[in-house]
Amino acid sequence: MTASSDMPPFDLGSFTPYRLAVAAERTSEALARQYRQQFGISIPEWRVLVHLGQPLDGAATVSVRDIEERVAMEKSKVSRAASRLEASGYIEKTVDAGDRRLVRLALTDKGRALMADLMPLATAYQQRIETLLGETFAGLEAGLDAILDAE
Amino acid sequence: MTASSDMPPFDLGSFTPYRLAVAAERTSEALARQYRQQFGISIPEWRVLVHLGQPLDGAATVSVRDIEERVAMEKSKVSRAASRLEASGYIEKTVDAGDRRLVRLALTDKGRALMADLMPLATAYQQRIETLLGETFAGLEAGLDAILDAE
DNA sequence: CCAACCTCATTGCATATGCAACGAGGACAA
DNA sequence: TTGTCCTCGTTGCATATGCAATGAGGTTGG
Repeated sequence: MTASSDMPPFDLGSFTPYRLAVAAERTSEALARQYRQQFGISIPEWRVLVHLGQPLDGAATVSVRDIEERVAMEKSKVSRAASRLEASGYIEKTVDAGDRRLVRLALTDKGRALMADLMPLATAYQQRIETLLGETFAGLEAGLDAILDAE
Repeated sequence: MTASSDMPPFDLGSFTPYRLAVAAERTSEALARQYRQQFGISIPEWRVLVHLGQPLDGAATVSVRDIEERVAMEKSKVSRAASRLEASGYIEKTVDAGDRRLVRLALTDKGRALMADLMPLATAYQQRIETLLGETFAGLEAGLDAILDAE
Protein backbone atom coordinates (compact mmCIF):
# COMPACT_ATOMS: atom_id res chain seq x y z
CA MET A 1 0.00 0.00 0.00
CA THR A 2 1.96 2.92 -1.30
CA ALA A 3 0.96 6.54 -1.18
CA SER A 4 -0.17 6.49 -4.77
CA SER A 5 -2.63 3.72 -4.09
CA ASP A 6 -5.04 6.25 -2.61
CA MET A 7 -5.11 8.23 -5.82
CA PRO A 8 -6.85 7.45 -9.05
CA PRO A 9 -4.38 6.68 -11.79
CA PHE A 10 -3.44 9.65 -13.94
CA ASP A 11 -0.94 9.64 -16.75
CA LEU A 12 0.35 13.01 -17.87
CA GLY A 13 1.42 11.42 -21.13
CA SER A 14 -2.19 10.72 -21.98
CA PHE A 15 -3.46 14.14 -21.01
CA THR A 16 -4.51 15.95 -24.15
CA PRO A 17 -3.57 19.49 -23.10
CA TYR A 18 -0.12 18.25 -22.20
CA ARG A 19 0.26 16.35 -25.45
CA LEU A 20 -0.81 19.37 -27.44
CA ALA A 21 1.62 21.60 -25.56
CA VAL A 22 4.56 19.33 -26.22
CA ALA A 23 3.61 18.80 -29.85
CA ALA A 24 3.24 22.54 -30.34
CA GLU A 25 6.59 23.22 -28.74
CA ARG A 26 8.36 20.59 -30.81
CA THR A 27 6.95 21.71 -34.10
CA SER A 28 7.38 25.41 -33.44
CA GLU A 29 10.84 25.11 -32.02
CA ALA A 30 12.50 23.73 -35.12
CA LEU A 31 11.30 26.50 -37.39
CA ALA A 32 11.64 29.19 -34.77
CA ARG A 33 15.28 28.34 -34.32
CA GLN A 34 15.93 28.82 -38.01
CA TYR A 35 14.14 32.15 -38.04
CA ARG A 36 15.95 33.33 -34.97
CA GLN A 37 19.40 32.34 -36.09
CA GLN A 38 19.17 33.30 -39.73
CA PHE A 39 16.99 36.38 -39.51
CA GLY A 40 16.73 37.39 -35.87
CA ILE A 41 12.96 36.99 -35.96
CA SER A 42 10.91 35.68 -33.03
CA ILE A 43 7.61 33.83 -33.24
CA PRO A 44 5.49 36.88 -32.37
CA GLU A 45 7.32 38.88 -34.99
CA TRP A 46 6.87 36.12 -37.51
CA ARG A 47 3.15 36.05 -36.90
CA VAL A 48 2.85 39.76 -37.43
CA LEU A 49 4.86 39.57 -40.62
CA VAL A 50 2.75 36.77 -42.03
CA HIS A 51 -0.36 38.71 -41.35
CA LEU A 52 1.00 41.78 -43.05
CA GLY A 53 1.99 39.73 -46.04
CA GLN A 54 -1.61 38.61 -46.44
CA PRO A 55 -4.04 41.50 -46.40
CA LEU A 56 -6.86 39.01 -46.94
CA ASP A 57 -9.53 41.59 -46.50
CA GLY A 58 -8.72 43.51 -49.62
CA ALA A 59 -8.66 46.71 -47.62
CA ALA A 60 -5.13 47.59 -46.67
CA THR A 61 -6.02 48.59 -43.14
CA VAL A 62 -3.94 46.46 -40.83
CA SER A 63 -4.00 47.73 -37.30
CA VAL A 64 -2.55 46.24 -34.15
CA ARG A 65 -6.06 45.30 -33.16
CA ASP A 66 -6.68 43.46 -36.43
CA ILE A 67 -3.62 41.39 -35.83
CA GLU A 68 -4.44 40.80 -32.21
CA GLU A 69 -7.75 39.25 -33.20
CA ARG A 70 -6.56 37.04 -35.98
CA VAL A 71 -3.26 35.92 -34.70
CA ALA A 72 -4.21 34.89 -31.21
CA MET A 73 -1.78 37.16 -29.43
CA GLU A 74 -2.18 39.78 -26.76
CA LYS A 75 -2.27 43.44 -27.61
CA SER A 76 0.99 44.12 -25.85
CA LYS A 77 2.70 41.19 -27.53
CA VAL A 78 1.65 42.44 -30.94
CA SER A 79 2.61 45.98 -30.04
CA ARG A 80 6.08 45.03 -28.91
CA ALA A 81 6.63 42.71 -31.85
CA ALA A 82 5.63 45.52 -34.18
CA SER A 83 8.01 47.92 -32.46
CA ARG A 84 10.89 45.52 -32.89
CA LEU A 85 10.02 44.99 -36.54
CA GLU A 86 9.88 48.71 -37.06
CA ALA A 87 13.23 49.18 -35.37
CA SER A 88 14.66 46.56 -37.69
CA GLY A 89 13.20 48.32 -40.67
CA TYR A 90 10.86 45.54 -41.75
CA ILE A 91 7.62 47.43 -41.24
CA GLU A 92 6.36 50.98 -41.01
CA LYS A 93 3.87 52.32 -38.54
CA THR A 94 1.64 55.20 -39.50
CA VAL A 95 -1.24 56.80 -37.70
CA ASP A 96 -4.50 56.18 -39.51
CA ALA A 97 -5.81 59.42 -40.96
CA GLY A 98 -9.45 58.51 -40.51
CA ASP A 99 -9.26 57.23 -36.94
CA ARG A 100 -6.18 58.56 -35.30
CA ARG A 101 -6.25 55.96 -32.55
CA LEU A 102 -5.35 53.29 -35.08
CA VAL A 103 -1.82 52.47 -36.07
CA ARG A 104 -1.55 51.06 -39.53
CA LEU A 105 1.21 48.57 -40.10
CA ALA A 106 2.72 47.88 -43.49
CA LEU A 107 5.70 45.97 -44.81
CA THR A 108 8.59 47.98 -46.11
CA ASP A 109 10.55 46.83 -49.14
CA LYS A 110 13.04 45.33 -46.76
CA GLY A 111 10.17 43.55 -45.05
CA ARG A 112 8.89 42.18 -48.32
CA ALA A 113 12.36 40.94 -49.15
CA LEU A 114 12.49 39.21 -45.77
CA MET A 115 9.17 37.56 -46.42
CA ALA A 116 10.41 36.29 -49.73
CA ASP A 117 13.06 34.44 -47.74
CA LEU A 118 10.82 33.29 -44.91
CA MET A 119 7.84 31.96 -46.81
CA PRO A 120 9.62 29.16 -48.64
CA LEU A 121 11.00 27.89 -45.34
CA ALA A 122 7.56 27.78 -43.80
CA THR A 123 5.98 26.13 -46.79
CA ALA A 124 8.70 23.50 -46.91
CA TYR A 125 8.33 22.87 -43.21
CA GLN A 126 4.59 22.40 -43.51
CA GLN A 127 5.28 19.94 -46.28
CA ARG A 128 7.68 18.04 -44.06
CA ILE A 129 5.10 17.76 -41.33
CA GLU A 130 2.46 16.49 -43.68
CA THR A 131 4.86 13.94 -45.08
CA LEU A 132 5.88 12.83 -41.63
CA LEU A 133 2.29 12.36 -40.53
CA GLY A 134 1.15 10.69 -43.72
CA GLU A 135 -2.37 9.45 -43.41
CA THR A 136 -2.68 10.59 -39.81
CA PHE A 137 -2.48 14.22 -40.93
CA ALA A 138 -6.14 14.43 -41.89
CA GLY A 139 -7.15 13.11 -38.50
CA LEU A 140 -4.98 15.64 -36.72
CA GLU A 141 -6.51 18.43 -38.75
CA ALA A 142 -10.03 17.32 -37.95
CA GLY A 143 -9.22 17.19 -34.26
CA LEU A 144 -7.59 20.59 -34.32
CA ASP A 145 -10.56 22.01 -36.17
CA ALA A 146 -12.84 20.71 -33.47
CA ILE A 147 -10.76 22.38 -30.77
CA LEU A 148 -10.17 25.63 -32.60
CA ASP A 149 -13.76 26.02 -33.76
CA ALA A 150 -15.15 25.39 -30.31
CA GLU A 151 -16.67 28.80 -29.73
CA MET B 1 -0.87 44.28 -58.93
CA THR B 2 -0.50 44.53 -55.18
CA ALA B 3 2.59 43.82 -53.16
CA SER B 4 1.31 40.44 -52.10
CA SER B 5 0.98 39.29 -55.67
CA ASP B 6 4.70 38.64 -55.78
CA MET B 7 4.49 36.23 -52.89
CA PRO B 8 3.24 32.69 -52.82
CA PRO B 9 0.02 32.42 -50.84
CA PHE B 10 0.46 31.44 -47.23
CA ASP B 11 -2.26 31.13 -44.65
CA LEU B 12 -1.21 31.15 -41.04
CA GLY B 13 -4.50 29.54 -40.13
CA SER B 14 -3.51 26.45 -42.08
CA PHE B 15 -0.02 26.23 -40.69
CA THR B 16 0.18 23.20 -38.45
CA PRO B 17 2.66 24.55 -35.89
CA TYR B 18 0.47 27.60 -35.45
CA ARG B 19 -2.67 25.53 -35.13
CA LEU B 20 -1.05 23.30 -32.56
CA ALA B 21 0.16 26.30 -30.59
CA VAL B 22 -3.27 27.87 -30.45
CA ALA B 23 -4.97 24.59 -29.62
CA ALA B 24 -2.45 23.95 -26.85
CA GLU B 25 -2.92 27.39 -25.42
CA ARG B 26 -6.71 27.14 -25.48
CA THR B 27 -6.87 23.75 -23.83
CA SER B 28 -4.22 24.49 -21.23
CA GLU B 29 -5.53 27.90 -20.38
CA ALA B 30 -8.91 26.81 -19.10
CA LEU B 31 -7.53 24.31 -16.63
CA ALA B 32 -4.53 26.41 -15.72
CA ARG B 33 -6.78 29.24 -14.72
CA GLN B 34 -8.67 27.01 -12.32
CA TYR B 35 -5.48 25.73 -10.79
CA ARG B 36 -4.06 29.18 -10.43
CA GLN B 37 -7.11 30.73 -8.89
CA GLN B 38 -8.17 27.92 -6.61
CA PHE B 39 -4.80 26.54 -5.59
CA GLY B 40 -2.12 28.99 -6.67
CA ILE B 41 -0.47 26.34 -8.82
CA SER B 42 1.18 27.08 -12.18
CA ILE B 43 1.55 24.69 -15.08
CA PRO B 44 5.18 23.81 -14.36
CA GLU B 45 4.26 23.16 -10.74
CA TRP B 46 1.32 21.04 -11.82
CA ARG B 47 3.54 18.94 -14.03
CA VAL B 48 5.96 18.31 -11.23
CA LEU B 49 3.16 17.37 -8.88
CA VAL B 50 1.64 14.93 -11.32
CA HIS B 51 4.93 13.26 -11.78
CA LEU B 52 5.47 12.93 -8.07
CA GLY B 53 2.04 11.44 -7.69
CA GLN B 54 2.95 8.71 -10.11
CA PRO B 55 6.24 7.04 -9.25
CA LEU B 56 5.72 4.73 -12.21
CA ASP B 57 9.12 3.21 -11.89
CA GLY B 58 8.42 1.44 -8.66
CA ALA B 59 11.59 2.93 -7.26
CA ALA B 60 10.79 6.03 -5.27
CA THR B 61 13.75 7.98 -6.57
CA VAL B 62 12.38 11.10 -8.19
CA SER B 63 15.07 13.62 -8.92
CA VAL B 64 14.89 16.91 -10.75
CA ARG B 65 16.59 15.20 -13.65
CA ASP B 66 13.99 12.43 -13.77
CA ILE B 67 11.27 15.00 -14.05
CA GLU B 68 13.12 17.08 -16.57
CA GLU B 69 13.32 14.08 -18.90
CA ARG B 70 9.77 12.93 -18.60
CA VAL B 71 7.91 16.14 -18.35
CA ALA B 72 9.49 18.02 -21.21
CA MET B 73 10.67 20.98 -19.17
CA GLU B 74 14.01 22.61 -18.70
CA LYS B 75 16.12 21.86 -15.67
CA SER B 76 15.79 25.37 -14.36
CA LYS B 77 12.06 25.38 -14.86
CA VAL B 78 11.72 22.17 -12.89
CA SER B 79 14.09 23.43 -10.24
CA ARG B 80 12.20 26.64 -9.71
CA ALA B 81 8.82 24.92 -9.75
CA ALA B 82 10.09 22.50 -7.13
CA SER B 83 11.36 25.35 -4.97
CA ARG B 84 7.99 27.05 -5.08
CA LEU B 85 6.23 23.81 -4.21
CA GLU B 86 8.58 23.29 -1.33
CA ALA B 87 8.00 26.81 -0.08
CA SER B 88 4.28 26.14 -0.18
CA GLY B 89 4.74 22.94 1.75
CA TYR B 90 3.52 20.57 -0.96
CA ILE B 91 6.76 18.72 -1.47
CA GLU B 92 9.97 17.98 0.38
CA LYS B 93 13.46 18.05 -1.04
CA THR B 94 16.11 15.81 0.36
CA VAL B 95 19.63 15.10 -0.76
CA ASP B 96 19.99 11.57 -2.02
CA ALA B 97 22.14 9.56 0.36
CA GLY B 98 23.65 7.42 -2.35
CA ASP B 99 24.49 10.14 -4.83
CA ARG B 100 24.62 13.45 -3.06
CA ARG B 101 24.29 15.42 -6.27
CA LEU B 102 20.71 14.23 -6.61
CA VAL B 103 17.80 15.95 -4.97
CA ARG B 104 14.95 13.64 -4.24
CA LEU B 105 11.49 15.14 -4.40
CA ALA B 106 8.51 13.72 -2.56
CA LEU B 107 4.97 14.81 -1.83
CA THR B 108 4.17 15.82 1.71
CA ASP B 109 0.83 14.97 3.26
CA LYS B 110 -0.31 18.43 2.30
CA GLY B 111 0.85 17.74 -1.23
CA ARG B 112 -1.08 14.48 -1.36
CA ALA B 113 -4.16 16.29 -0.14
CA LEU B 114 -3.71 18.85 -2.88
CA MET B 115 -3.42 16.13 -5.47
CA ALA B 116 -6.62 14.59 -4.23
CA ASP B 117 -8.27 17.88 -5.17
CA LEU B 118 -6.44 18.41 -8.44
CA MET B 119 -6.76 15.01 -10.03
CA PRO B 120 -10.53 14.93 -10.33
CA LEU B 121 -10.46 18.30 -12.08
CA ALA B 122 -7.94 17.06 -14.60
CA THR B 123 -9.78 13.82 -15.22
CA ALA B 124 -13.06 15.62 -15.70
CA TYR B 125 -11.41 18.07 -18.07
CA GLN B 126 -9.93 15.30 -20.16
CA GLN B 127 -13.38 13.80 -20.32
CA ARG B 128 -14.82 17.06 -21.51
CA ILE B 129 -12.28 17.30 -24.28
CA GLU B 130 -12.97 13.78 -25.46
CA THR B 131 -16.68 14.47 -25.45
CA LEU B 132 -16.21 17.69 -27.34
CA LEU B 133 -14.10 16.02 -29.99
CA GLY B 134 -16.27 12.96 -30.33
CA GLU B 135 -15.14 10.80 -33.17
CA THR B 136 -12.37 13.17 -34.15
CA PHE B 137 -10.55 12.44 -30.89
CA ALA B 138 -8.99 9.22 -32.14
CA GLY B 139 -7.64 11.02 -35.18
CA LEU B 140 -6.13 13.75 -33.07
CA GLU B 141 -4.46 11.19 -30.87
CA ALA B 142 -2.98 9.37 -33.83
CA GLY B 143 -1.62 12.60 -35.23
CA LEU B 144 -0.16 13.64 -31.89
CA ASP B 145 1.43 10.23 -31.51
CA ALA B 146 3.10 10.65 -34.88
CA ILE B 147 4.52 14.02 -33.87
CA LEU B 148 5.53 13.05 -30.37
CA ASP B 149 7.10 9.75 -31.36
CA ALA B 150 9.11 11.31 -34.15
CA GLU B 151 12.64 10.63 -32.96
C1' DC C 1 45.97 9.68 -4.34
C1' DC C 2 44.75 13.03 -7.60
C1' DA C 3 43.79 15.35 -11.89
C1' DA C 4 40.79 15.69 -15.68
C1' DC C 5 36.35 15.16 -16.86
C1' DC C 6 31.56 14.25 -16.18
C1' DT C 7 26.71 14.97 -13.95
C1' DC C 8 23.20 17.31 -11.07
C1' DA C 9 20.87 21.24 -9.43
C1' DT C 10 20.83 26.09 -8.64
C1' DT C 11 21.36 30.80 -9.81
C1' DG C 12 22.47 35.34 -12.44
C1' DC C 13 21.28 37.75 -16.15
C1' DA C 14 19.02 39.40 -20.10
C1' DT C 15 14.80 39.04 -22.25
C1' DA C 16 9.83 37.91 -22.71
C1' DT C 17 5.42 37.66 -20.85
C1' DG C 18 0.59 38.90 -18.88
C1' DC C 19 -2.01 42.17 -16.81
C1' DA C 20 -3.50 46.46 -15.34
C1' DA C 21 -3.19 51.23 -15.89
C1' DC C 22 -2.62 55.01 -18.70
C1' DG C 23 -3.13 58.65 -22.28
C1' DA C 24 -4.98 60.05 -26.57
C1' DG C 25 -8.73 59.94 -29.60
C1' DG C 26 -13.58 59.06 -30.91
C1' DA C 27 -18.81 58.50 -30.40
C1' DC C 28 -22.88 60.07 -28.70
C1' DA C 29 -26.39 62.18 -26.04
C1' DA C 30 -27.94 66.13 -23.41
C1' DT D 1 -20.34 72.14 -26.64
C1' DT D 2 -19.29 69.38 -23.08
C1' DG D 3 -19.37 65.39 -20.23
C1' DT D 4 -19.41 60.44 -20.14
C1' DC D 5 -18.14 56.36 -21.89
C1' DC D 6 -15.86 53.58 -25.19
C1' DT D 7 -11.69 51.98 -28.12
C1' DC D 8 -6.81 51.71 -29.50
C1' DG D 9 -2.09 51.22 -28.60
C1' DT D 10 1.74 51.70 -25.36
C1' DT D 11 4.06 51.12 -21.16
C1' DG D 12 5.22 49.91 -16.03
C1' DC D 13 5.67 46.38 -13.20
C1' DA D 14 5.99 41.93 -11.34
C1' DT D 15 6.88 37.49 -12.74
C1' DA D 16 8.52 33.76 -15.86
C1' DT D 17 11.63 32.12 -19.15
C1' DG D 18 16.02 30.25 -21.61
C1' DC D 19 20.66 29.95 -21.45
C1' DA D 20 25.14 29.94 -19.69
C1' DA D 21 27.93 29.75 -15.76
C1' DT D 22 28.74 28.03 -11.27
C1' DG D 23 29.64 24.94 -7.52
C1' DA D 24 29.21 20.64 -5.32
C1' DG D 25 29.76 15.90 -6.00
C1' DG D 26 31.15 11.68 -8.58
C1' DT D 27 33.98 8.72 -11.63
C1' DT D 28 37.80 7.04 -13.99
C1' DG D 29 42.60 6.29 -15.39
C1' DG D 30 47.25 6.70 -14.23
